[in-house]
Amino acid sequence: MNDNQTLADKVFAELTTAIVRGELRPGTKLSEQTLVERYGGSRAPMREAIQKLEARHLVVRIPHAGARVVSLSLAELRDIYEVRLELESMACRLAALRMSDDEIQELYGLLQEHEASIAAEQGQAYYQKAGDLDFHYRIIKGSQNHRLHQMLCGELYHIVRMYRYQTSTSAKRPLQALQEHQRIVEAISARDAELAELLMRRHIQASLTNLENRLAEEEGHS
Amino acid sequence: MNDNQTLADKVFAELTTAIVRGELRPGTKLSEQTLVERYGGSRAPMREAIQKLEARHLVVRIPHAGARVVSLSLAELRDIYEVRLELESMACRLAALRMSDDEIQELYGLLQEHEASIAAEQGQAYYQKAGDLDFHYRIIKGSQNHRLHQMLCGELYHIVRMYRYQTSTSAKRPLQALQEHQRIVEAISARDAELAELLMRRHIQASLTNLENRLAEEEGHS
DNA sequence: CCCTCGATGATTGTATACAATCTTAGTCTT
DNA sequence: AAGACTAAGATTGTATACAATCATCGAGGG
Repeated sequence: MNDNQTLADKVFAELTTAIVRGELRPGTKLSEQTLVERYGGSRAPMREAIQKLEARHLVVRIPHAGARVVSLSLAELRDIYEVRLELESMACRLAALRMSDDEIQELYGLLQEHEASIAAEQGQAYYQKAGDLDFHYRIIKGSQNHRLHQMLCGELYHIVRMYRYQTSTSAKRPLQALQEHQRIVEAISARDAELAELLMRRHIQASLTNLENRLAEEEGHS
Repeated sequence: MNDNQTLADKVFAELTTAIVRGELRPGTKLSEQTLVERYGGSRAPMREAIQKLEARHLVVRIPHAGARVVSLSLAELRDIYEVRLELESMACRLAALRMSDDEIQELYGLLQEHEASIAAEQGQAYYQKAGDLDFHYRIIKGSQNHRLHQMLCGELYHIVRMYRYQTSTSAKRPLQALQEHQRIVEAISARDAELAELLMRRHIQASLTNLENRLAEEEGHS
């Protein structure tokens, strides 16, 4: 099981999760020698892993000076959230047009699971994590636009996870999110593309406005 | 002048232009050995250049099997155009909100140049190329969203150029494009973000519908 | 005749060695 | 004391050598 993928790929995967989980803090230097000592092998695969990380914007590489874990300013983060908002709203619109009826039924099933886990009051933490991600992921996939899927899940996803600001950790947020999800699925089911896009846009907007408030606050302080 | 950037970067730049210009046809195999013979140096920098190309989706790399110049199906191309349509419309909306008055004045200046070159009937070919690109580039930059700029100009731009289908090479197309550009700048100048977005969307839509027609036609034939 | 299998050659993945560049610490000058 | 220069160390970029994997082609069997 360790043979099909190359060493560079494995190190890349390890580093990716480490960075996204926050185990490697933004700004941490990743010298090739250090990686050799940590993961074994020689410099060549480590170098390749670093380059893969750079391709996904998880590290910043400066010629002759090495690579560091990406450290985003609030302004850069706002840029990313803006793009994500637009692309995911777009995905939702396309999903309303292109998802198969079966896929829509699966979405309903997912919502019922979430509803049950919230009612049992055991899934609040869960719902804000894996459950929410699963919902968004299925809609993105439902857009049937592979490049869009790639951009959202491959390029933006990691960064968004890395710098996840809880918009409001109030206890009733999971319920509200669920209701928003339900309306989105209803719009998709009705093949109402524009409504689906609008609802998704509103659903995500909270994170962006939160970020913009922090940004304004920061600029006020300086 | 050849020292500041690494050999890998130089080879990457060479290959990029070669691919975008069509000198390297889609599907062409890029073996590391071949690149060594063509550009000199050793395999390590060639390998790195190939990886950079992969990061921009200009080549596809299969483990243990090498890299080939990306070859897109019409469906994949449609996906890309869809995303580009959405992102560039978004950029235009943001530009209407964020461009400085000076930048808007420069846009007007650009339009006047274009108008003059079209009136002189010497710039038709030019206008469909550099002039058009310059206009779009300035608006993207005007969005003041660096990541958006990166995605449009860094990731999608090359592909779009590579597979550029002329939507209609009729003689009066340049004039129509100019008029559409003028309306877009007017909307931006009036800070009417939604109108600016709509106009840009329509302006680009032609390419996408053209592509969708070809796609439908192709599916009909099979 | 077609398919499967295996060996050879070519290509990629990895390891190691060397060269070029940057960083850091220390010294000297102003 | 502050700043600039220099030299040593460390790190990255490049070159070369070896190992692992894949593709091609031919032989053998069904």
